Amino acid sequence: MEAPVLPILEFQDKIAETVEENPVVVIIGETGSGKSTQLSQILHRRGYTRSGAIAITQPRRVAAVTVARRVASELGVPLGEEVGYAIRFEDRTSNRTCIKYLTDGCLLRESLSNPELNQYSVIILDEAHERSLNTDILLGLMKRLIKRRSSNLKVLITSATLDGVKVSRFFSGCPVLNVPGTLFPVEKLYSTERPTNYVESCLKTALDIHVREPPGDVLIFMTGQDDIDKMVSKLEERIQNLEEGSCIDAIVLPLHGSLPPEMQIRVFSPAPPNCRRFIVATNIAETSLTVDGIVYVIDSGFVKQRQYNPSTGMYSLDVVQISRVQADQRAGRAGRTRPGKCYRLYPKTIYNEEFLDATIPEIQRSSLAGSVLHLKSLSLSDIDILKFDFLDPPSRESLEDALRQLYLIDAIDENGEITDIGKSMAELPLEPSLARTLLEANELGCLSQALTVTAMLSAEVSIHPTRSKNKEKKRKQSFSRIPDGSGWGDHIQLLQVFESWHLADYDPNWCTDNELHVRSMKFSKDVRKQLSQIIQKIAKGSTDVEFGVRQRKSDKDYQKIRRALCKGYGNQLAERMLHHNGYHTLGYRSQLVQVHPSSVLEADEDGQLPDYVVYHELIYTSRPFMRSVCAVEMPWVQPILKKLEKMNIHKLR
DNA sequence: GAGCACTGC
Repeated sequence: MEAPVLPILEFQDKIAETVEENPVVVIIGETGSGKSTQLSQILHRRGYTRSGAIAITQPRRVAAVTVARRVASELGVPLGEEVGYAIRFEDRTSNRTCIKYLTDGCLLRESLSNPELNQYSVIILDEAHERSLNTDILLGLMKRLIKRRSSNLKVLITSATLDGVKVSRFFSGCPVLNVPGTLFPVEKLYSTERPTNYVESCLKTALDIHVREPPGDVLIFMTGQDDIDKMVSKLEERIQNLEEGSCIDAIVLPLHGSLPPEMQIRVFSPAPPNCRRFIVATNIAETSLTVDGIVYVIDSGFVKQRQYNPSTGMYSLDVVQISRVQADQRAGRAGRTRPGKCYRLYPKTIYNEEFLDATIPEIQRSSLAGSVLHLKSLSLSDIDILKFDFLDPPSRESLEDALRQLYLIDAIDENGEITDIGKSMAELPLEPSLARTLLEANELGCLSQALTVTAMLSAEVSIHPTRSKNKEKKRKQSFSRIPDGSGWGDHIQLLQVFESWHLADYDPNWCTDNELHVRSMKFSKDVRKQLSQIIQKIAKGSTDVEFGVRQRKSDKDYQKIRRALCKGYGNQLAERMLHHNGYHTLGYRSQLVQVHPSSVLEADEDGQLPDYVVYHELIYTSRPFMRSVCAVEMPWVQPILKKLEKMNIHKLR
């Protein structure tokens, strides 16, 4: 079948000319413009691959793979030769590769060993309007690079209509090219007021569409799993109650991230004849997954967003209003196959006056310890981290928070200079506290255990509370099959769980039997392997990454690994308060917190929790909680408190 | 005694 002519091809001369004359060009490519597959080919045809390769970044792994596959087939070459891709755990490139798709995280990692990115003649930051943390860091690095690199680097940035000018201004007024897309028009219908109950309002709108509108699938954007489940069952019930033969059949499908893959795939099979599909989805359907056949969109106007507060060190997950960019992206989902309609459950004045232009970029909503460490390790001597040129700078508070954290775990010294430890930490694809734990564990001789714990934590393996708490456990020990951390806490439990899986020969059924997600367990195994390889390369002296399950028998109290964790989480310590089981965090901003009820940390005979713990994260839900905690000992904590006293933020940049 | 949107190295 002949592929339709993509709009972007009509502009290829203009694009090539502009790139020739300018180091940086912003491309505003609407959905369906073909920018992701064509920009690289246009520049390839114009000879840009003679002096180096073309890198095209994507914020998501699947996108990098599918787009690379597509381009290879369009050029009629086998994937991995001239056209390839690189994502974590998978490098399908060769020395002949001249068009390389990769995740933004991968390009950032390449910049560690090659800060000038000399192998590339062109770097295209695709989907930059999504403003992922990694893309934002890359934008800042690109701005430096075009000034510094002696060879003729070309940078292209694709953006959305609403912030193209902003990106251009960031790159000293570089040209902005518009490439139209192939979307059909979408009619926007606003509510006259904000509904008091948006689940009910979604439900009513969905039924109205079903009864009144011609066939076509409906996509409903909601905030989370709970609301989706509620909506699905209510909608099914109401449709059943409709008069027989009054309208076509309907099926209702949920769609969110924690759904098992086989359930997610269901949305990709088209509706049977004479049947309308209702897809009730989270944000996942906004950019990550594209559902075909959608003609109607119902937009609640809300999204659930994780945010980091640098003044408390705490994360929270809040329901917030979407931005105009997001609202337009959601509406666009109705116009992929024919003209569609978008029902916005908010008045037009709210869209115009209350919604932000664009979503607050991730860089302003995350802890920046990892990113700051990365920038420090590029050892570009002129970098003052507080003056680094970001498209949207994070707050000073957030950067200072990152510097303090890095200092407390020995990644930078009291003058803000990166240390040898810090350099090694940056090599590890882990958040700084886990990287520090791993290095310390290698010194203490418990590397294998630390590899397991850090891999399990970075794969976010969640363990369901299967019985085994206090009373039941005392009644019958053999009842609980899943390890419980021996009272030391959640890190040790993760370690024991992985070791049990190892002893079960990594049988996937073992995971299912114990209510563990096979996907995340496998992921943690891959991470562990990757970490072992990296640490064997960077660590001097002996490294023992092999399992020592038997040898560990003498180490019943997990002294060494807990000690390593205490060092790594030097910035995430808490001390129990007298006479009760509340804690206050130890640091430059003390917070009152509690152990999350999901924790397996155990109290002693007197009902007292350990005096000192480290925590993986602070999360504010109904109250401030420490999630994933591990018991540590006072003597290990003392030196960190000493360091805290000495800290002077004014010297730390 | 609580409950989690989505990505990525």
